[in-house]
Amino acid sequence: MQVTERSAAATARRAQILDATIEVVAAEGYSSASFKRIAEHARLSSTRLISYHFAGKDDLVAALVERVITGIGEHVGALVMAEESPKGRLRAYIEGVVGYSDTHRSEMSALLQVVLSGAWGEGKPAPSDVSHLERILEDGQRAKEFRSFDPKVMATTVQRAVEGVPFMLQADPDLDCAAYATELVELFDRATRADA
Amino acid sequence: MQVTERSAAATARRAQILDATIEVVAAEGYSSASFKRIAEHARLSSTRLISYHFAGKDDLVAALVERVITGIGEHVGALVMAEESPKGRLRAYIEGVVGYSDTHRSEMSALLQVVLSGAWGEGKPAPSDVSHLERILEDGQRAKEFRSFDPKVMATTVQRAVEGVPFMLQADPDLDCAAYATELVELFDRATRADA
Amino acid sequence: MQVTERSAAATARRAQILDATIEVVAAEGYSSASFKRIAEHARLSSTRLISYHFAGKDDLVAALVERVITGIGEHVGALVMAEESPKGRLRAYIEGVVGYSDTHRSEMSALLQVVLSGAWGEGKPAPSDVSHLERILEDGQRAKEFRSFDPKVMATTVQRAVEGVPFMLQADPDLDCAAYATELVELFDRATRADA
Amino acid sequence: MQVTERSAAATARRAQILDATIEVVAAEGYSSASFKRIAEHARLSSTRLISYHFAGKDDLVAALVERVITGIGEHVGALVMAEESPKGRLRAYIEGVVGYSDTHRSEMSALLQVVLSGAWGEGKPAPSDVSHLERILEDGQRAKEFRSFDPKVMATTVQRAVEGVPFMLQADPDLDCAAYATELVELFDRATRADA
DNA sequence: AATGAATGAGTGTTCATTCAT
DNA sequence: TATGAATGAACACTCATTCAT
Repeated sequence: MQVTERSAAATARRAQILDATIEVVAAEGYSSASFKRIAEHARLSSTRLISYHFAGKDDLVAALVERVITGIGEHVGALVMAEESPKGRLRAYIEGVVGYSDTHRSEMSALLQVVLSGAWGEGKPAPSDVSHLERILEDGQRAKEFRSFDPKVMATTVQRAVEGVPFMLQADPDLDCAAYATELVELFDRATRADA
Repeated sequence: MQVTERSAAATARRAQILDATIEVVAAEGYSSASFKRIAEHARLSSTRLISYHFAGKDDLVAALVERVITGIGEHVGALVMAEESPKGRLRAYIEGVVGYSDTHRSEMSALLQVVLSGAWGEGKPAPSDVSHLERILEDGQRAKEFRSFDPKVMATTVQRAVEGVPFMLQADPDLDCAAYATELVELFDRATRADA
Repeated sequence: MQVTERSAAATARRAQILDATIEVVAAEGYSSASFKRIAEHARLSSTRLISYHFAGKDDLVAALVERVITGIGEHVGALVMAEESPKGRLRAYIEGVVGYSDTHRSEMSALLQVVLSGAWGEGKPAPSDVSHLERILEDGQRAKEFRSFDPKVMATTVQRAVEGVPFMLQADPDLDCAAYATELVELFDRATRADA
Repeated sequence: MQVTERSAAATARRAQILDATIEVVAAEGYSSASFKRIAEHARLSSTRLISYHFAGKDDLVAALVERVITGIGEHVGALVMAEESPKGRLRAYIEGVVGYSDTHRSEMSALLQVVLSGAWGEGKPAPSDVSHLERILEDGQRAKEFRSFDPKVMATTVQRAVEGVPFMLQADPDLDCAAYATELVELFDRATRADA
């Protein structure tokens, strides 16, 4: 019981620190996200507490990445799986990522900052994995729903398109994400559909 | 003549330092690109020489950005202007940026690292300006060559697609850029063309 | 208790650093008082410890000034308040400052060095405030004990006279401060007394 | 002839640099008066020119001190010599220094900053020499014009009183120096005069 | 007389981390 | 679980000065 209680307290602390990290990274960039800034933001008395709960900065960003990836994975995965046709799944993927970027702005912004900063460089499982997208596209090509194209190129282009939304939101917080998603869906529908 | 000669020496040194900066940033990321690393890479005896030729780190990265932007601007601008139709110009733009990314890998990689690191954050003229692309797209819409779509969304998607190439090259240095460009041209041709 | 104890350790370290700072500034001047010199003098392993206990150099000199000002203020204030007549208070003030300069040579010397170096330039409450002296003089004039003169000029002159003692002590460590004070008291008694 | 011409040009340059040094030191303090700031103020292309005309920083401040001391010495010396009585000479001295401080504000301010900063510390002939004042006071005592007091203390007090004027002027540029001098003359007349 | 290029030592400060409690 | 104290390495940058021309 006591062990469980401690674990709960520790989990809460970790979550608190992770929240602060996400907000600081999203707002000020990864390079500015020092332990000091994070501790200030989380109203901790010292940075020592972060070092205590996380093995190091690598561990902290790993936890951040894992949390965001899990969140978006569950959200988008459910939407995609609800569709049966490749075209529908592609649409669901685009709408899913854009929608998640809209409703979880700090998380998505932080994730991208971390990945692009190179802090997620080596050894770690790439979160910019587009293999799932490639699979959808290849399924569509096999079903003659999609035209012939390089699935890798198309997947990368789709991925970069949806990953651009957090940056757009940073520049214009009032951006209409639903309309943005609709435009992208139409764009990639035309880009992928088989000729008549 | 004497003035030119003196200036030439300084210009050469600046270029040497700038070369080293580009290579270090491209290879190790912006955050690792300390004066010390740059000096080592440029085989300078001390970091002091960098401070002598550049007013500060801001000045150094500004020079880096200016140089790369100028280079790609001239290259792509010439290609685009050689085309007359919006479709041709869009193709030229994509091929131009992808081609430049292929032949000037370090430069492009360094530019993106700097911009994404936030070191090019405020006040500076945004190098991620897509207004020129928007203009091409709007011209095509007026000429009924392109279908109706949001030019801003399309321009951003094109820009992010071509800007992805340096990252692809980092992951796979043997990537066939010409084929990549051809795929993108076809992709965005289908995405933009007017219905028959 | 625990809080006090922890605070006590930090307080002791701060005091140790402050002592070293005072001695270094007094002996070698403010411009020579780098963290390195202070750390050496305090027998600290690195300058990092100073940065740990003080927010910055500004904070360090602020602490120094506050400590010396407080010390002399308490000493002189008590002496002055023990006197009732303006003449007595003026005498107490002169004797007080000169005496404190004699018994706290490093402190006074350091204070003057800091103030004169301009490190205590802007925004900070001026330690060269002579308003308390002016009040004593004006009281004396109202009581007809003192002749008519510009209190500001007289106060400034008294203040500069007593503030000269640390410099005299630096030039001649064996200076008889008691005799010096007696001379100054007689000097300013004659300068201020009302005509018979 | 050519040598003379060169010498003239060099002398002019030295004077120009010295002017700039005085202004920078007076306005921003000695510690801020780096070669860089001086070169900027004198509109020189590089600090190298200063190093060329002066053997080093010591040489530069030595030239500064010499110039100001000479100026004030000539001014005050003439006024003092024009008086015959010790009382008159003391008055002339006070009025002379205060007046010179009023009409040569930057020079006096710079001189004091340099001396007080400790840059004039060792080996150099002390410009804070009060022996000439002591001589005047001793003459007055011998002539029974002045009462009995320690000439050294009185001289130091007079000297510090008049040296305070540049600081007063910095705090209040509209200070009435003539009135200030009159106050000081009366003050020290009463402080020194023999009893009736 | 004057200059651009280059230098080595030094500045205060920030960083993530470890130790002892 | 948590904390105050302490650490060594690195950071960009400034200083007065010297070299070769």
